[in-house]
Amino acid sequence: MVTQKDYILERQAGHLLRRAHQRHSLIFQEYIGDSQLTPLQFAALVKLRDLGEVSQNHLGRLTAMDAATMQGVIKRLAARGLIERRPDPNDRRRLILSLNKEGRKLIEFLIKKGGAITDQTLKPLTPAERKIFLDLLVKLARLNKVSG
Amino acid sequence: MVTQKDYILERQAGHLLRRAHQRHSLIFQEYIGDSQLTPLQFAALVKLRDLGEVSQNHLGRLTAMDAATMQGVIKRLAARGLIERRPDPNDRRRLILSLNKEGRKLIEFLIKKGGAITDQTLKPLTPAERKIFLDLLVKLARLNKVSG
DNA sequence: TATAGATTATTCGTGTACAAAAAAATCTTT
DNA sequence: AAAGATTTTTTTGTACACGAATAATCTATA
Repeated sequence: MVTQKDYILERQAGHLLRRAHQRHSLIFQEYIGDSQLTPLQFAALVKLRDLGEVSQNHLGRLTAMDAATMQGVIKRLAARGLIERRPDPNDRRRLILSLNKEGRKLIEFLIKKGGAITDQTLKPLTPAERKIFLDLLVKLARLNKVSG
Repeated sequence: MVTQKDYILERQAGHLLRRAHQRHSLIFQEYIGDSQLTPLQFAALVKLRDLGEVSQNHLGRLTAMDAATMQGVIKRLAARGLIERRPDPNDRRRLILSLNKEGRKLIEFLIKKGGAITDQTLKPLTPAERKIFLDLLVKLARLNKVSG
């Protein structure tokens, strides 16, 4: 044989994860209906809806965004007038975030489409396969850090 | 009940795909050993190794990058002196890409680590689960566009 | 063969993604 | 109480990611 080509890009987990995520992003954008709102902004709004008030860093940990990314996401949500930011009186390093009326209204409206987005993302699978896939994906999404 | 909270971010396919991909990126970075080389650059080099010569847009389709992203990736690979670019004499819109000696040497060296990266990415799963997961992921990565 | 339509590559603008570093506030330890 | 370490946020720099616009080229067909 001329060259060994037993490394097939199309069978690597990372490449496939990237493409599956890519496909999901397209579906999100199509189904969410709000061309301004991104998946990360949506995730931040959902968590703020669930928790009421959270510090910026804490929200970042809950939504798997690092501090710099969170900073940008929050800045844009605030610029759009969806969230409030106020310093924590008990720890003045912290910035406490919460939804305002506008933000609450928007996320309650948009979250109804969340189920359809996940359904459409998993549509190539049978119901049984969907459950299996999600269970396995949960294991692969856990950030069990290698060292530390 | 006060509020309906049946939408759990942590159970949505998109959020999980993003986090699994995130975890894979960390593993890639740790295992590849070359702090300059990114997953997309690696993918481009692998495909160039497999095919010899390809146009820039075609390489983008093969690696699931749009034209603008491809442009940036190729620019950086060329700046690092790993690939050659020449216009296609048969179609002067096209830019034909290929590895040079340096690029061939690098990818042949790095590709040996590719298997370990996929292994480590799938490590939370049993061997049987890995096969199932990859099979399902292939289905979800396919860009069967909704309309068109 | 003229021209409308498609393709290729580039550029611009916005939004993740994260490392690294800086600045302010807080906590720990002695 | 002060030094030293840690935490929170912000900023900077690089690299995806993709829509949209543009220029050059090619193709198909009227």
